[in-house]
Amino acid sequence: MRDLSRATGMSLAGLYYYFESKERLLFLIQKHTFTTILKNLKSRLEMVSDPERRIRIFILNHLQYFVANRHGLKVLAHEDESLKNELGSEIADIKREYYRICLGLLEDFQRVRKIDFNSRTAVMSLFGMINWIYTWYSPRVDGDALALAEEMGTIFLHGIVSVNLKGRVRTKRLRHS
Amino acid sequence: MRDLSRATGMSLAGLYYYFESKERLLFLIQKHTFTTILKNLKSRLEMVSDPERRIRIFILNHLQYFVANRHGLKVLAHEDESLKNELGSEIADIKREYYRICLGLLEDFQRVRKIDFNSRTAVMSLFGMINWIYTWYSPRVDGDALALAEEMGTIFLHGIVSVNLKGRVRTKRLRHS
DNA sequence: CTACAATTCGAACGAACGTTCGAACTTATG
DNA sequence: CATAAGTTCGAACGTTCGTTCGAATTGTAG
Repeated sequence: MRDLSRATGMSLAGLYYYFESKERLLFLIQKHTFTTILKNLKSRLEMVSDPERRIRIFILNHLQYFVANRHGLKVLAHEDESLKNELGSEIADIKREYYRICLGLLEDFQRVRKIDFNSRTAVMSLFGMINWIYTWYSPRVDGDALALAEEMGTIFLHGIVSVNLKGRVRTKRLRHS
Repeated sequence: MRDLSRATGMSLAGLYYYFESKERLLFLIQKHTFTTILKNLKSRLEMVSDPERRIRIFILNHLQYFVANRHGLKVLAHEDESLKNELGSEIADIKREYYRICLGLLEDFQRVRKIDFNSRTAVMSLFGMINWIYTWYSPRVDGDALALAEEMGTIFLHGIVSVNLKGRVRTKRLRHS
């Protein structure tokens, strides 16, 4: 709270005039963030019906928000489970809806392509891929969200075996010793 | 430190007889953890030369340690970047070696299969998949590390499209509303 | 202008934290 | 047995943290 006070220029007591507690402030930030991501996603999904493209839209939507707000999301990730009781369960509800949507996208894909896989593991693997970027993403080296979304989308859908991005591939100079 | 004192039954001051500071204790825990994972990995890789199987061994080794020590690793993930200066950079060195090994495995695979992809993105995506389990893994619903490693290995190598685990697949009953 | 509400803040409170210190207790050595 | 070294702990220290309170300032309405 003292850091926030310094950063905003408002006194510590002033902050408490607007937010009744640190916990409630965190709640409002989390709710706003996850609601926004969810709203953007729903709006984009309305326009596309092909199952593969819908999965790619999910990934792109997620990565764009994460890349654009990566410093904030690093903090949110760190405070992920710190909300308790009603506040915490309201956030959990929003996340659950997000999870369900992703699960639905994968199961639609599964049905159309007539393939079989553990959908829970698949959703969680995908979440891992796209959430983890808060630990490593650097705009300089990793390109924009669109490029990343294409790479990750292809890895997730077809694996590294068949990855072949139309010319845009940058092979890194690193070689293991 | 007071929590540790309560959990171990040793007094707060007693802990400081063995560990000079909280930061140094965290350092020792991190160093022991990452060194162990790295040592196990190297030992297992010595026995296998096929690039695909080596990647699968990497995944299995990582998941087995994470599943066996998931409560501890949740804490480690939370304190991931809290070590500063020399202590922090010594840990960073170990992690970098781990990263390089994984990168090498992927590039060997790439060379043998004559395929092309952004290896940094691939490594980070894989790390995301296998590190993220500390947020969701439950032994009851998700099976053991071996089953998970096979699922994730296949997703990473071939994508969800061609996932087809020999009979062991459990399709979940969830359907999105 | 007056009067009242809305806003801002310095200063403090109590709790929690990392750490230290000296005294007490235990163990090993001769 | 005495002595010293190794081990344990209660109690306190200084600091940081979340929060509150009353006073001061600003904005608004009649």
